[in-house]
Amino acid sequence: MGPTEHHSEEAILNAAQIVFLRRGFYGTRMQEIADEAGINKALLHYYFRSKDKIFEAIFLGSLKNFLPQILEILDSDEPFEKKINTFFSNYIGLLLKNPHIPNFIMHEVAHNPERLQSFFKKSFEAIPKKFLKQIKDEIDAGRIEKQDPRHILVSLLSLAIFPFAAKPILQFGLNLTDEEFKQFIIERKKYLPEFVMKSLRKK
Amino acid sequence: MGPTEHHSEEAILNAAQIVFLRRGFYGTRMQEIADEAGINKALLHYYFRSKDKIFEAIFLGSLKNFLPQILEILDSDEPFEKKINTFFSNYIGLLLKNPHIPNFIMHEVAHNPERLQSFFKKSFEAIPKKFLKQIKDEIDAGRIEKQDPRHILVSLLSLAIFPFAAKPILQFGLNLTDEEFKQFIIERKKYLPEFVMKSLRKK
DNA sequence: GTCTATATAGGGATAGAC
DNA sequence: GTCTATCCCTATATAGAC
Repeated sequence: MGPTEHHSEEAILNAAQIVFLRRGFYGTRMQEIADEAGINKALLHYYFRSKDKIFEAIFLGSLKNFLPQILEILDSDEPFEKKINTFFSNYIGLLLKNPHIPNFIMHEVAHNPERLQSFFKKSFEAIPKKFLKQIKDEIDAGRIEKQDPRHILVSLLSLAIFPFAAKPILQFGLNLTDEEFKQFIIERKKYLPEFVMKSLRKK
Repeated sequence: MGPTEHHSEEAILNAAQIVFLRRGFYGTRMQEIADEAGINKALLHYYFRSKDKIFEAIFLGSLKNFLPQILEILDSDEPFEKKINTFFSNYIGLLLKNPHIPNFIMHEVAHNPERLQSFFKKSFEAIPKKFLKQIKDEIDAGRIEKQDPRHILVSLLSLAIFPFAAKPILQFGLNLTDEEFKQFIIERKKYLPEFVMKSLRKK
């Protein structure tokens, strides 16, 4: 077993990641994956049995890279305000490196909810329980305003993720080049923690 | 409605709207549109020349229903705080009636940006200039904290739209039934204006 | 206008040589 | 393991009867 044997399989996965994120499941052609990987179409079927199998690998990989990372940050032992900072900083940083992931996941999940369920069932705990508990504790301690902790959670996710999903529309609406949009997002990474904390803090 | 009437064109458009939003462009089969409309597949080509033509009609219709409505609310003459209220109330209300629109638009725009451009070019002004100016005035008057108005705009959109796009994931993560999720969104309609205003107001 | 039947192409998958 | 050639089904689109 030489290292060359794994080269193709890896090339296929890399290529598939690019093409599936660019075109979605139904928009993807096996030929395009093969071209992107620099190999033959038949080889795709040699390594993976079907288009569906390749997609499964990419989709689960994407979920595994993104959902648990949120949970990890949110369920860490950091103090609340520090954690809000870490969340935006790390998560937006991660998204900057993988800007197409949100649309990809949301679209495929909307069109095929079963995939999500099987992932959740075996892979990991979906609810950031410690974080929701932490918010409750902050409220009880009188440090933040009384409110449903779930709304805070959803707001954090919305503020961080939406701009990536809506990028083309926002970019057009705000009349920004690619580089300017990236700068806008980087500014946002610094802007959001204070935006959120200012709302939550009890006066 | 019977296929003998000449509601056919309308029936096709209604059916296409449902199917394209459910499956996306590539996931949609002409047969499924025909079934949904209760007519024959060949009739689709009689009224519209191709799948692409039907899609174009649906996609432009969706854009026309949703983007200008945001702009209208934001560029109205309402005072700032009242407007924030109106925005969440009206727009989330609109989305509750059309929950699949955000994902549909964002996905198709990401995969085919040219469609968006031609729409913007001829149809309407994309930037809510009056709203951005209004924020600037509020800042100058010392009523809200100094900040980039564009971040406020993007935050409003994020908070209102994201939960619809991410619905299946949030629903699973928060362990909510369809009805409970809907209630959660309705609560959010009341929750968000104060969440935002509390952050913006100058202390 | 609406149908049935059919042409045509495209794309996922397999066979078999090397 | 990797290629070329090919199978075969599916989906868009058209032809033609009524």
